[in-house]
This record gives sequence, C-alpha cells and structure tokens, in this order.
Amino acid sequence: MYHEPVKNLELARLFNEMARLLEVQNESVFRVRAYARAAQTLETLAESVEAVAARGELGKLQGIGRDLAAKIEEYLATRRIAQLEELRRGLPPTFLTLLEIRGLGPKTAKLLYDRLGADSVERLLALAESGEILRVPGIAEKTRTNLLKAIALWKAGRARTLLATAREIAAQVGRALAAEGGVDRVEVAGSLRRMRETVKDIDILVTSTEPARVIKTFVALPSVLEVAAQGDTKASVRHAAGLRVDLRVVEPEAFGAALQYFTGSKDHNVRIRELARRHGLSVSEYGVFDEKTGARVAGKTEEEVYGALGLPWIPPELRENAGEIEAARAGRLPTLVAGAAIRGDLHAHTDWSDGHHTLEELVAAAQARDYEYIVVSDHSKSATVAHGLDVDRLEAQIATLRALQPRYRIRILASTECDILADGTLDFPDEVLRKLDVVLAAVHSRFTLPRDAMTARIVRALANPYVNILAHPTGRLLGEREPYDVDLDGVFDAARAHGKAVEINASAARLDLNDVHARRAAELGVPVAISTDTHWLANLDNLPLGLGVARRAWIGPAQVVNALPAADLLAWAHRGRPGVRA
DNA sequence: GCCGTTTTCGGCCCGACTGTTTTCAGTCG
Repeated sequence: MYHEPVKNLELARLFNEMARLLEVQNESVFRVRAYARAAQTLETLAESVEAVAARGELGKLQGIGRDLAAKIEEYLATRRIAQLEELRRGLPPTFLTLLEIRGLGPKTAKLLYDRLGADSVERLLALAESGEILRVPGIAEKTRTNLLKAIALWKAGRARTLLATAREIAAQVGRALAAEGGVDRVEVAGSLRRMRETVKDIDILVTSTEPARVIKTFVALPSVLEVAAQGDTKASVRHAAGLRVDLRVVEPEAFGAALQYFTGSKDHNVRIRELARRHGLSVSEYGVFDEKTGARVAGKTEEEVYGALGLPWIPPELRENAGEIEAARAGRLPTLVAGAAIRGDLHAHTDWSDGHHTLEELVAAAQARDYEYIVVSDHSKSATVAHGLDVDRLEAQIATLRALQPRYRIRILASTECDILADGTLDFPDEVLRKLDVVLAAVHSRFTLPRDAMTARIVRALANPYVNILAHPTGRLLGEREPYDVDLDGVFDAARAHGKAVEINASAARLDLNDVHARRAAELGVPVAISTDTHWLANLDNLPLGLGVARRAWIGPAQVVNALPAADLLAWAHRGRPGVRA
C-alpha cells in the first residue's frame, strides 16, 4: 500500500504467503509461525530492509535468523525466493484466496481442493450451491450454509472500516448496552484501542454480574444484522455498518487480564505469554497464574498483569510487537504525546476556501476547546476546486483575521495551505508568504509525477525559507487513493536540513503521515505537526485520531510543534526567514 | 524456523465456540 519503504512490505507479503502455503501443506505450526512473525517484523520496520541488509544486521531483527535472513538477501539480490516458487508450484495461484473466507481455514480448504478441486472462491461457491461439498467427510448442511454466507460477505467486499467510523459505532453500542442495565463497566479493546488506522472488527469488553442478560441484550440490539456466534460469556454479531462486533463479559477480578488480552495485538500477546513462561507464569484472559501452584497472581488491572512479568504498563498504541517489549524490559518506553499537550490546531479551513463555516465560527469553536492558538490555513489560488485564495483575497483574510483578534482569547494565526506546483515552486510569492504567521505547503495536483520528480518537487518546496510544515505528505486517502510515489526518506532528510515539520494529518480518511512513516520521520529528527485539516467544525474532534498515529509512532510531546506555546511556535516558524536570527 | 536470566536442543500462548464428532479438530482472536 505504501511506496516507501517498498521492499519491507513486498517482503512481508511474500513471507506471509510462504507461511500460508506451509500451513496448507501441513507444516509444523512453529515453522509457519516463524514465517508469519518475520513478516510482521518487516511490516513494522520503519527503516528500509535494504539498509539493514547493507549493514549485515538482518539476523538482529526480531524473529529473523540465519535461514530467513538468507531468504531476504536472496530476494534483494534476485527479486526471487526459490523456496516460495517451489511452494507455489503445488497449488493454483487463486487457491490462497479461499483462506480469506471466514470460517474456512487451511485444513478444510486443502481438503476441498484435494477432494473436489476447489481452487478458487468461484469454484467453491459452485460446489457449495450444488451441494457437492456435502460429499466431503466432516462437511454437513450447517457448514454448507455458513460457507455460502461467508462467500457472500467476502464478495460484498471486506474493506476495513475507518478508525473514526469504528470509534463511533463502538461508542453507540457501548451506550446502548449501558442503557439496558446489568452492565457495570464497558471498555473498547482490540485494534480500535490500539488506534490502528482501519479496523476489521470491534471488540467490546464489559463486566457484569448478569452475563446472560448482557449477551441477550447485545444480540438483540437494533443495529445487529446477524448473530455469528453466541455463548455464555461471548457473542459475535454483524453490525448494520458491515463490520463484526465481538462482546465479551468478564469478571471484575479478571478485567485487567481480559482487557490486556483482548487489546492485543496477537503478536504482542504471544510475546507476553512467552515471557511469562520463562518466569514460571501463565497468562490468559483470566489472569496471570503461577504454573506450579495455579494461584492467580494478577488480573484486576493491566498494570498488575504487566507488573507480574516485571514490566511497566505498555500503552496500547505500542502493542504491536515492534520493539515495545524490549523497550519495556530495558525501562526505555517512550513518553507518548497526549491530548493535554496539544496547544493548538495547525491546519483548518473556513468558507473563504472549501471550509463550511465562517472564520468567526472556526475561531470560536477552537477557543471553546481551550486551545492557545488556531491556524487559519485556507487553500491557495491553484486549488481552484477548493476556491483557493489569490493574493488579494489572502491579504483581505489576513486583515479580517487581525481585526477579529481583540475579541478573542485564543491567538488567531494567519496561514495558508499553499499549493506546491509541479516544479516545486509555491503558489504564493515570498513577499506574500512573509506576511503569514505560519506557512503550510502541500501537493494537490499532478499526483502521478515519477518518483524522482515528485521527491525533487517537495524537497524544493521545503527549501523555501517561509515554508514551515509539509501537509499530508503522501496524499493518500484511505480506501480511495494510493499515496503518490515519493522517496520519503529524501523528504525527511530535506525537512531536517531546513528545520521543517511534517504533518500528521488527522482527518479520518487521511491519517497522513501514517504510523510507520511518522515513526521514521521522528527517528530522523524531523518534528511533526498533529493537525485536523478541519473543514467542518466537528472535524476539530478528529485530533485524537492524529494523536493515535503519533503515539503509534512512539512520538513524545517534545517532537510535536503544536505542543509548543504560541511564542515558541512563532519563533520556530520564523527562524529560517531572511533577516531573522536563528 | 527461531531462540536462550533454568536451555545451542527442546521447547515454542491460551481459551471459546462451532460443527461434527461420540471425544475432538478446526478456526478464530
């Protein structure tokens, strides 16, 4: 999905494919897991795998030993992995899509292929519709209807749900459960709690003295389309919004263990349990237990659970098995940026361009959020569809905004989201930019430039002494538009050299930079701006989405420019301008 | 296939639910 670092994700995909192929061929689950773990390491690796290979340090990566390191090197050198090609030989290329059908795993898929030649979803559907699959031992009518349903769902498109949408649905379900009574505590777990940019399902955890009643209430909610599973303590439904919602009812005594367990990630939890085993402990959603005596030694809170393993509490956003367990053991977990640290929003639009509210409405709404400052950054003239401002209108807006200032406590900062033209020059001349408090620059056109040209374009813009922040650096729109092709390391190097910040755009479909890239930027010493890119007043509430990305990127308040007081922010923004002392 | 604060060999996370079984395998998270 991302263009940089390309090979990390390419390789991760290939390792995942090898894991699935090995699994289908009934290989040892441990061998399968080794490949899957290596894939996960590659996915979360911020640095380019090529750079690691060049240093000869592949073997130092989590879960990558001599053998897998050799396969990575083989791929980097030849763009092929002989073993993968060998594994593929036994099965048609469409076979692995069968594993995307919920409820159909490697064993059954292989069985259906061997017995009936089910080599694709289409073929499986035909076999299920005709009833031929009933001839396979272990498959009866119930499985047939379940498969038909799952295939229909698969065909409907299993696009992941945006974090913002899922947060809203989870809140609604939580409120509905609480309103029905019998529920003491409600918490969201899973990838939603970890603030992943998209989620596949929603996990909700409740405590109750009447589990049966809560389960009954849950499956009967009006927003429930279909009940997928229902037991004494857990149930799983398909929500009207299309995604799956899982509910677990747990004992208060085990709430921390359950929350830790259901927050995941799976890979994080596997590591935690392995660590526990080495301490003679066993971890489950019911608590931490002494293996010898069977006594529960922790479980009421997450702090207790991590504490029993000799670890500090790990923030959910870090729980991806991306180095957080090692950092926790070494006492080197980062202090993450939190909402309280954010002093203002650095990217917002008004009806002067494509925003939907007036300047005064925006300022009042930002002030109501107790911000110290709000940056008004309407589009520039080349963004014609967004009614971008020309020089005259920008100057008029600056005057209006300055005249408004005495009526507000919040500091109103004049800005622009200035288009970066195809050649890297800016949409406003320097003598106009210098009248602004802060300058944002962004790409809104010519998305298909070749990588080198796109990189040079952005690097040139960053060299302009008036530009402060590169907005939505990759241009992606989740589920709609791929990021444009750009060498982000080149962009980050330029940003650092010129003292510029890169944005973590918090609008629901952007989240741009993403977590992996933001982590890379921060590691390279580039500060970030966490901004909402508000077009509707309600968008100001999207800040937590951007904070989620930043926290997943291990970013602390010291690396965030809008954690600075207004005076410091302005000093930083004007530092590189001609005539301003550094 | 990886890995080491009991180990360079012998382990490798844990439990719920389902469907098809007569005691459990497969799948999921």
